[in-house]
Amino acid sequence: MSLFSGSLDASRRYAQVAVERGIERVGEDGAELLYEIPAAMETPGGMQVGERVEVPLGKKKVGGVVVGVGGPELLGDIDPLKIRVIGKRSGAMLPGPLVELAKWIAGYYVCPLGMVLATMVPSAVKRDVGKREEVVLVRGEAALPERPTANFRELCEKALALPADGFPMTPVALKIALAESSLRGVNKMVKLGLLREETREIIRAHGAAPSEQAFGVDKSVTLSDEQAKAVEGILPDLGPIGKFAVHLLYGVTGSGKTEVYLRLIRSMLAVRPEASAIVLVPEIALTPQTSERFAQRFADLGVAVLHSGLSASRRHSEWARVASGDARVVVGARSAVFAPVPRLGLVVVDEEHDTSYKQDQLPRYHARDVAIKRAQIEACAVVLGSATPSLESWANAGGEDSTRKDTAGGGDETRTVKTEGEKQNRGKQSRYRMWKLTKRVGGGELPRIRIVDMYQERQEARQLGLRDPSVLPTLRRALLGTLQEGSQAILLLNRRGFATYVGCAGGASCGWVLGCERCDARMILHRDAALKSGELVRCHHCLSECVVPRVCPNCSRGLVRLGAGTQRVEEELRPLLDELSLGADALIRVDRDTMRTAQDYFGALAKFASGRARLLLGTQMIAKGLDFPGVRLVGVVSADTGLNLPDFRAGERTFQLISQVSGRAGRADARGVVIIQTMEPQNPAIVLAAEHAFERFAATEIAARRKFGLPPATRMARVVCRDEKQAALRTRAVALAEWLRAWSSRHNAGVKVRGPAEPPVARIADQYRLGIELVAPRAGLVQEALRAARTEGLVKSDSKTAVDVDPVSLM
DNA sequence: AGCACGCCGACT
DNA sequence: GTCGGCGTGCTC
Repeated sequence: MSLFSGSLDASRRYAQVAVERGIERVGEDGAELLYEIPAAMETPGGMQVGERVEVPLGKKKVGGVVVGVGGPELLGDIDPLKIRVIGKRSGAMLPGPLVELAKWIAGYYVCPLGMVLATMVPSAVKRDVGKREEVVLVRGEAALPERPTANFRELCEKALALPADGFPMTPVALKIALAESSLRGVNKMVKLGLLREETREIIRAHGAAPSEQAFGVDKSVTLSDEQAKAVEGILPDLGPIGKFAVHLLYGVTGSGKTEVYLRLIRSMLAVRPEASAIVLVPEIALTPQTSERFAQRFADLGVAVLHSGLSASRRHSEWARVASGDARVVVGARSAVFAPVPRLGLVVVDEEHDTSYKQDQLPRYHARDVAIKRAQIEACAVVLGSATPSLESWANAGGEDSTRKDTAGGGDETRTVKTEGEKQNRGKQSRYRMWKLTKRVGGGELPRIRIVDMYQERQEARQLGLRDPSVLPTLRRALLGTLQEGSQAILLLNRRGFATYVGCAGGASCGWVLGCERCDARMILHRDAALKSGELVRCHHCLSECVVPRVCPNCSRGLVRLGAGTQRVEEELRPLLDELSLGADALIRVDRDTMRTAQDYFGALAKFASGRARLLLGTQMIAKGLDFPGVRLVGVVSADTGLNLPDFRAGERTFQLISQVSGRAGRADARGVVIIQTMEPQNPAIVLAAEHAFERFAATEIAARRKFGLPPATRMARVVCRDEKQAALRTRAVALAEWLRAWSSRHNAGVKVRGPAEPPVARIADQYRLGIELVAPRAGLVQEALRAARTEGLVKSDSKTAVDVDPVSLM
């Protein structure tokens, strides 16, 4: 025992560290690894929760974040001899609320805390990219020399007159402040001790700087009545003392949601000078168009823009600016929800329905839901904005009730009573408050949307002698007209490549289809990647490629290429542009194949905005948040691409996509036209989108979801098991499903377990997959079941099992 | 996630 | 007889 007396010293301090590894012990406090804090690290202010440190783990040094500090009471039953000492501080520090948020995410999404914290700190920050030491000047103690020259005396007096809070400053900055042409005078002051040199750490950023604009002034845009009502309604939650509240800003495309965000942010920053705002936008919508609007408005308060095109050092410096409070407005995609602002005053989630807010890798968080939780932790307001809110948000905002009044029939009332004890302005109690913007600003009208039946039009096309076209006569005529009159058009086809189906011309009599060898999926033909010796096909799942055989390997007949993608449409439209004597530049194709980098994408949009390009053809990349006043026509080449996916949200997605792309038409003075080609002209998702009838769509869809026990009426989680051996996979998946079923009935928890069942793509890169779905009335039950299974060792967050709480895609 | 420990097939 | 396959379990 005496041997241990040193280790049991009551004065020793310990830190619980969540290491950046997939350590399994999930959830509960105290599950993290314990390390000793060396006395040297206790000196200035002590070790804080949220500090990132390097610790020894096995034979390696790993990063981790301190999630708890204390004395020997933390030891519990750990052998004190196993405790090792923290290596060093890494410099980065997460504010307390972010650590709390990380704990919630780890619990909610059933994943290790260390993983969550690891994703909160950008890798550029972890690696200290761009960190430099810089010489700066502070005021020295020495007095002026006995007999300075007149010039030097004047210079010294000027330097003394500079405001004290300007220091420390770099020699160059001082030179400029003193209006000197060289550093000579400054250096002399240093030499004489009037100024003293110090070094400080800075982050030198390379690569493009976020746009630095002149100081922005709020343009005196007059708000519409609806906008003003929303701003006034939300304002009381913004300060001077922040309050947790969720607001849903439901506004049709072009109704000026962004202006509402800008006003709210400005008001919050004015009454809470210590707080910052975070604006989340879908990654693809993070264009210069969006970011400059924020950068201009808030240039006086500092704007940080976080997007994927940033260099590592720039990312690091932006993070540091945000953490220091130098940038009080943060605009960014999904991960910006983790911006380390010192104090949060408002979060805006624009296009809150967008599926890119869901991370498809561990930790599988949804940035909108994380934003709401963060706002709750930091006691501030969230504004969710969309023209087509997710049905989850719509239900939480009581959207059903506002519609039910004018539709016959009722349905059972099963809505959850709100949890945050706060008076609502309407009869039914909702978790969120809703603000509607039903009119476009400037009195613009929503575009007229016409549905075209593809069966009918294909007949007509044949009579016109067009060979199996994708753009059918009505759309073709409209396109010609639009381009002839000098206007611009957007064509959407949410499918990449040239053809999605390469198979034997013999059809059913042979049945051969070109599929991927390593996946249960068809190969996609890409003509732009064609080889001299043949055509190239690519698997969109495992990215493998191969050459298309000349004839069917089965029966030697010819091959057919079906299922047109964007590339095929481009090829089809090129001759049309020639007819109109438009150059090759007139058409830009925007999809993942042509837009390799963010710069490509921004460049393409700039070219279209300038009017040099007349026709924008692309996948959903072109559907989001762009505003081009010259666009008169929007065409949807096939509205059916997402409609028949085996996903209960297929209709919702289709509705959103059509609404979104339609919103690109006629945003200025002239009314736009939208033409939608579909094989299912009666499908409610398409018909209601064409009528701009979101509320009716939501009402019918939610009723259907309730009937079938699907979200938002219930909560869902998915477990996907993977294995290269089919039999072993099935055994494991069946065992897990059975165990979960048994757990549910044992605990009478009402968790329904479905499966295991094969997902639409049952094998990817030689890994077979089986999915298990858990559905319950409340999210907590689903997580309890998953945590129990994890404790039992049936679920591990390794490459063989993926847990997805609130999945947005069932693929 | 790494990296060790540990129990079954083809080699010097 | 060993070298090495990757299944299982631990890391404070």
